[in-house]
Amino acid sequence: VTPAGFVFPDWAYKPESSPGSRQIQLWHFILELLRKEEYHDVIAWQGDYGEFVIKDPDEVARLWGARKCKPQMNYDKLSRALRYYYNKRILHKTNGKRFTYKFNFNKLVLVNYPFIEVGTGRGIPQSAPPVPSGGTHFRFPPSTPSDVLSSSEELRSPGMFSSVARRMARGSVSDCSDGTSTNSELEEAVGADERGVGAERAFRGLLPPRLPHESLFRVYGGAPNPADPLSPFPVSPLPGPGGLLAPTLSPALSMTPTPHLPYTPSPSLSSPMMGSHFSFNPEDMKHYLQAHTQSVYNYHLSPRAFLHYPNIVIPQPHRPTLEKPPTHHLHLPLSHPLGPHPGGAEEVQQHPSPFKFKLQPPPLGRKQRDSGSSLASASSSSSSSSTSQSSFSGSGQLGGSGLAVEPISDIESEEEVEVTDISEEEEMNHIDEGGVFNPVHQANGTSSSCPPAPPHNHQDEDDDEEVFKTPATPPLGSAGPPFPLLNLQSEPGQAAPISPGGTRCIPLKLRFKRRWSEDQKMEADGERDEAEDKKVRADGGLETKGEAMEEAGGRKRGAELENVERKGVILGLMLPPPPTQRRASSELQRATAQLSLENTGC
DNA sequence: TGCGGAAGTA
DNA sequence: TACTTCCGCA
Repeated sequence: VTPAGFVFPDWAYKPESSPGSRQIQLWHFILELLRKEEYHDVIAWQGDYGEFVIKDPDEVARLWGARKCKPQMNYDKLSRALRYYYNKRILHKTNGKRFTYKFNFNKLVLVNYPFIEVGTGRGIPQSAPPVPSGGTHFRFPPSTPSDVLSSSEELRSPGMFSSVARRMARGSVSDCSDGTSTNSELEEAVGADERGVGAERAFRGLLPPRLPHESLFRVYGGAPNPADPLSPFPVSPLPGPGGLLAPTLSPALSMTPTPHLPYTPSPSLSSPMMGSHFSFNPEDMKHYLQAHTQSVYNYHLSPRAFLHYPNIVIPQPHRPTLEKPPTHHLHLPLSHPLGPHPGGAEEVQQHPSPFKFKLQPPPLGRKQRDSGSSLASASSSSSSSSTSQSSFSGSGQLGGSGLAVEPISDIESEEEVEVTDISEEEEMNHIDEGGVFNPVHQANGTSSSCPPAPPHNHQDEDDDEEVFKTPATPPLGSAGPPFPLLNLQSEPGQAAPISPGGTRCIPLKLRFKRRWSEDQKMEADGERDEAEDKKVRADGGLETKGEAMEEAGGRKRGAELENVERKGVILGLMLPPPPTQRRASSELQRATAQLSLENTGC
């Protein structure tokens, strides 16, 4: 449970899901097969980003059965398991295409496959899933906008691909003692010691032995260059400085290929993490961390995914957040010792949350849909076939309750997901209605702190919902490294856990004051950004979202970083995303004034 | 070929 | 929880 009391889906945490684990989950397994050339004839990426076709259902079933020691496995059963993922939004069926499914990458946890390679379409290595051809249109199911695949060892570092692949390979192999194992070759490649590694371990395993976290970070440093086969951000339709967002976020941004963008995925690699150039600079690291953090939250990644880095502020709603740096407040004092923050645990305990966050409610069942649930299906569901792929644009209405939305979003067509802005109020309502409440808010009493999410257009409401509901802080999973983010949750009103500099308990007054001044400064800086944002928004929601993000990332990076650096964690927590920036600012001021009177110290 | 309910399993 | 197994239905 996160400090805020939120809980991430189990599947996001389970170490057993790690490659090579006997407990591997089906989707992990599928990914493993997909990445292996040797299974190209059995299963392969095809079509849109994340879409894959099972060319030999029986074989896939057999492999799966072998892996799980279920000799009786067959495609019928396997497909049932896959269908089971529909509800979890991990997968969805590609309508009209036999044996074709599509990953909702954003839902997947990259933790165990931190470097999964997200490539691009046809003709590319199996390890590389088709990438959106460049459209910013998000086509993934509404529920998973940011589809980042978690499996990603390769994603992050193509250079490590081979070793990773080998590692991963073992995961594909069956460990059955009964000799059902089908891929001995894979097994050989795998070392017994490697089995059952946790996310952390997976990370490390993927990296050169001695590389510190920085090694991961630098991957993000480079600007993605679509033209460059080695581009770290092959998936990104909009090449640019925004490379930082790549690994985790890129998928989210540009999940779906769109015709209008001439972007050509790089065939061979695609590891977002593999930048055309690396940089270890703090900024990049920060960005990386930020992106990472965000992705963890946004995509419901396992907390383990968080790097052991203190003071990372988790941006609340991902997309918007990214766009607006100031909001993200990634505070990463480099000098800070890596590792969990002592205060983190405390925080967690301090905010036991009553809510438990789970994946969104499953999409409406066939029956429900058939019966013609008035809600979403009103428009076009009938025409579509059974799966969620049916094209809907019914995003128009966000159901009153967060839960209610689910079905709708589910129906939304990937192709034409209309983005609906979710206002803060709405979000809040969702949360409230959903029974989710951010303790922080409550505790604070200050509306300005930790705004749920900036309004942002999102294709998938589901995800958004999740994101919104998702608390800022990840749970301190047993498996996970301590959450650097924990302190993020600290509210201004309460004892400040830990400040960025490692300072504990800065007087509220002081903090606010500091923040205020910074805020104002930021506003000045942000002026330009805002203008840009507006422009971007005006251009058209989703369409430009990816672009906006990247652009923002690139152009604003400097300013952002500045702001980020200037801002303490606390500030980061409190500041809302840009659109709301001003508002937040004023609120802050108000709050500050109020608090200054009320609080005399910590 | 695909869906999804239901019960069962570990 | 994450399937596995079975099955009726479309």
